[in-house]
Amino acid sequence: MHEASRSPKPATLHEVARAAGVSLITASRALSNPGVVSATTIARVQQAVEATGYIPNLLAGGLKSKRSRMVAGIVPALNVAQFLPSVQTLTEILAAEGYQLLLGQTGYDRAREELVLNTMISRQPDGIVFTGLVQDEAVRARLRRTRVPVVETWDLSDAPVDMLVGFSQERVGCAVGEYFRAKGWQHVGIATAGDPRALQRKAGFEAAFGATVPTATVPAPSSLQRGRQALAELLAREPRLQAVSCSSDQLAQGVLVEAQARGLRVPQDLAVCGFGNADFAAHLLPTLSTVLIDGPAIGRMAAQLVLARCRGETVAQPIVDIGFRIVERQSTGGG
Amino acid sequence: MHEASRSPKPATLHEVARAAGVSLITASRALSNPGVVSATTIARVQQAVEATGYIPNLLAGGLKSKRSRMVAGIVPALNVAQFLPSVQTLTEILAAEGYQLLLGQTGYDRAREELVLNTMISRQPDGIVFTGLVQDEAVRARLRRTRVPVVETWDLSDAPVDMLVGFSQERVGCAVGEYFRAKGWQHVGIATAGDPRALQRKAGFEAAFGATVPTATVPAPSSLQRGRQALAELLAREPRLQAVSCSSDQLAQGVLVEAQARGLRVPQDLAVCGFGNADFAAHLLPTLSTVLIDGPAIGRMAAQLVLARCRGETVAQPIVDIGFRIVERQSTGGG
DNA sequence: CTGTTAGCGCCTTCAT
DNA sequence: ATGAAGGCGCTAACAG
Repeated sequence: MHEASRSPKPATLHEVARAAGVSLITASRALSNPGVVSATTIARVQQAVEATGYIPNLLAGGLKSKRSRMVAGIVPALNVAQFLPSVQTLTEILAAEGYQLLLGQTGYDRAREELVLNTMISRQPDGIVFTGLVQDEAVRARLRRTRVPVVETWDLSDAPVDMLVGFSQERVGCAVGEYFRAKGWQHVGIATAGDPRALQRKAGFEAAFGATVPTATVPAPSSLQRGRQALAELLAREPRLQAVSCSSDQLAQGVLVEAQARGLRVPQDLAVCGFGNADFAAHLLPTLSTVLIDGPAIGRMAAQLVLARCRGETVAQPIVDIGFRIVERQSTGGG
Repeated sequence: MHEASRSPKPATLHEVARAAGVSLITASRALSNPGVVSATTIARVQQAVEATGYIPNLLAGGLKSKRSRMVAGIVPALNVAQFLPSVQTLTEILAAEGYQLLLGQTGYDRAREELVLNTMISRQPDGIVFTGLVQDEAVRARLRRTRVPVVETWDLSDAPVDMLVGFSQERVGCAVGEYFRAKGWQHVGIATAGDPRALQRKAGFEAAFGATVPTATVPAPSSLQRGRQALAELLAREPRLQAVSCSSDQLAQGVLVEAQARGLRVPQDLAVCGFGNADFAAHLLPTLSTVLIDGPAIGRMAAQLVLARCRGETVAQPIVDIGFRIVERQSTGGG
């Protein structure tokens, strides 16, 4: 018998306080700051909460306290598999601390970036986690003025809006380019999505490899199908193709499938490297070499940075480079 | 020169009104209900908005108007690829109407279900979209009492909490079971995740197939790796295995890979059917037969139902069966 | 078309 | 340890 009647109006703290025979503010404190209230009062208030079926209105609380306990999370799109582990971990950690994630999708559209951020800001989030760097300088300026903790992710920069958790896209590209060069492959190609980060990796690759290389650029989101198309395109341009670097494991998987369809053996006839270390990469046939990015770590760090700021702490290391690692598997001749 | 100074305090409507030389409420109306304000006033207010860098505080507005313009979206976990297209579409459509999605993850944990819903409700969402059916009866009762529009998805039920967009899991299972039976396969197996919906499909399959069948149950989230394990397990139990029905395309892909690893030809030696029609299904080698579920349609319908209710409309059809379709491809001997 | 008056539900500040 | 005011920023409801 601890549920409220089917009252049309949900109970407010006022009702709880009356039911408990205390003042409104005491009821408030019993729930949100129990340390300063006597044990018996707390018990009475909690009983009243049960009796009335009270659920606090965090909107109202946030209005006065200036803490909405919401964090805006902005992704290009939810169907970019790459980012899901970090968003998932971010959401989980925030939830454990009583924060909820407000989701925004920019769709890789720079104009929408501003729109989405403005609507987010109007919801008074206690923090904003952005996937990628905020591109538009006016938006960056505006964000800085709001004084809301901002974490940009999945990239590196000298001058983030505020905080940053990521890795150097260019260095990833360089590492893969050097790896390809060390393997002695002459005729290599790149299969890439057209987003800014992927293009930075391409630039890094070419710098390290020492030459511009044939590139098939596919529209986002990258997928197995796009990977098949990309390999077809690359082979048409360079029949002697020995190795392909892909901007995602999904794309790489498509390259593997297309290679198989054409009777090309991987890695003997064609080597393939992906990016992201998706869950399937280690279990394909052949297993897929790739660049490991610790997505959950990005989400975790981003959550910690935001939460620290929410607690009023100053963050000693606002720029976190989580690094990366090439994982050599069968598709490039590894174990 | 339309940005505010680096004032520490963000501008409020009050400042805008003063700058525009109108009353607070007129400024409010100029922004949120321009129809009832003169054109010149609107122009003056908009200038003032630019000049002050004003961003509305939707929390405050929502407190009074009882409309938070947020919708809670609850998923088991973000890494369940299956649900992403619907969540993505839901988010997009809501955003286009000025609504934001508040994300919650239950982690397939029934206890968390209640916790997540309560924290969501305390944020006063204008609607709640739940992936799956709400399991806990007490939670269902509480949800009904809140009078918030609720849409359950990805399943069918006679007595939803409120509204419903989905399809019959059991009928999907039946359809696949009949399909397998019609193919004349004797020795079949099921590779499935352990979630309630997948298990309903298994039950439907066995009912239509006319027998209980060897089943490998893997922990969620289902993945390629789990699919490989599942096939290994099924083959160990039933070496004569002719066909496998999988609870997701990810799992099915793992079965394909494991079959290839064992030198089994698909579909000649082993037929495989997935579920979900993931983007890669049509492009694998062999192409993967599967059950098509229109995920974006679920998201779209759910958004429309919620939005209709938010506008105060009564929904004529609160239960929407979006159906499904078996897509026959090479992995079961199709074209 | 515009303005005045009251709060929404809660929390901060100051008293007791 | 508890309580009484006051107000967060905005918008319904009623005036004018």
